[in-house]
Amino acid sequence: MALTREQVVGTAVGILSDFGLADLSMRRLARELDVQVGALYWHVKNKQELLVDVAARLLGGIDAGVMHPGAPADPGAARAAVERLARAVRAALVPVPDSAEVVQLAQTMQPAALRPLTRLRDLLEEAGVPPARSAWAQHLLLNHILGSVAAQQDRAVLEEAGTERGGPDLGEEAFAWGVDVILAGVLGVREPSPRTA
Amino acid sequence: MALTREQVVGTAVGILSDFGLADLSMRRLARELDVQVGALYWHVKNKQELLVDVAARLLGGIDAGVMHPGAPADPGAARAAVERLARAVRAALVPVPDSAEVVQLAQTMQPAALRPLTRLRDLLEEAGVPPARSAWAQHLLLNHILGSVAAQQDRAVLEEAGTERGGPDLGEEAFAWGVDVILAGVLGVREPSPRTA
DNA sequence: ACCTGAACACCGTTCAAGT
DNA sequence: ACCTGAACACCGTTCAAGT
Repeated sequence: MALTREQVVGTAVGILSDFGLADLSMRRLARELDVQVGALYWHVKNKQELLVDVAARLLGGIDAGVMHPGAPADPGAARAAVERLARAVRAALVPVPDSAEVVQLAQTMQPAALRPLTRLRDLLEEAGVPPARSAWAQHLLLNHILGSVAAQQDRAVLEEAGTERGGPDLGEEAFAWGVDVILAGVLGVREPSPRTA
Repeated sequence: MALTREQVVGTAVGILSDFGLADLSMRRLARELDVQVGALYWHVKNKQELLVDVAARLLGGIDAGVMHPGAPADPGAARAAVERLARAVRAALVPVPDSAEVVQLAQTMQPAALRPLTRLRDLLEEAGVPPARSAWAQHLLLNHILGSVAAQQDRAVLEEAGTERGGPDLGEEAFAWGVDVILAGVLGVREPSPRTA
């Protein structure tokens, strides 16, 4: 049977997950698929385009319940939804090495391809961010998410290599704190959200 | 005369500034210095170590007046100092392609080598961030700075390539807004700083 | 101490030619 | 339509050997 683009992307995600971006070469990918390198270029324009698809698939598994598009909710609920979605994005990326780098590349090359991230901007507007600022707020939040993911992964790699460089833990707790700080700065201090009150 | 490490780093900064990270290869660097590739490895352990030095030099030019270590100032002044230093870091990186990537690499590999960034953390503490949170706040701010630099550079590159993808401007204004949002979230809303009042 | 020459094991991309 | 074979122009790193 003929190779498909989905197969190519899927195998790329596999290599990335198991070995990291340094090992995700077109040649390695071809070897894994039992084809010659040139074959890949029939299914994909170049490596960058492939990585955009990889990023989209990494974020594609985010639960529909977390995205929950629908009737515009009240600001308090939207703010909670932003927090949930931010956590979901982080959770999807943390287990995949170098995923932050790949997502950043995709976000610059084809932002529309990453639905959960455009959804983040929509939710921010629903939560009360003026449209003129929502793209800025989205970037602020995304930089925090990706930076947090990268920091945690680098830390794990350095520890594995025996390079114990102390430093504070930058895990889930720091992440949640950062989201709170950003939303407090953007939306004002948190008020007890009147959940369906 | 024998090659020096300073020469190697200086030439690397030059290539990065003029052509970007993709063109900064050990072989290209050797060519520019009129030596064989192997010669570089007497002065530098490997490429990563070289890039740490490159990052340090990029930030090394930041004015001492902006860093201004000295007697612990009052919180309001320290907050203003954070804002100035953040702007100075951004200004140092913006003209150098891919500098955000290089600084991020250096920050993970050898954070102590980037003095302006450790100074940022100190200033945040002076401004009132509890020590237990200062490293988190430093990261939050740094992710914003680097993300902002990268976004602006990518935008310039895409425009140069004719890929007009609209999107909002993420320049100085968005940057300043982000710094304000973060500091507001971390320190509370800005109060009219009593400058030497 | 400092550098050359040469090798090792890789890259991404292209493209005529095959089926 | 889909893939092979082979080339082009590169990489980072190592290391015996030279001076």
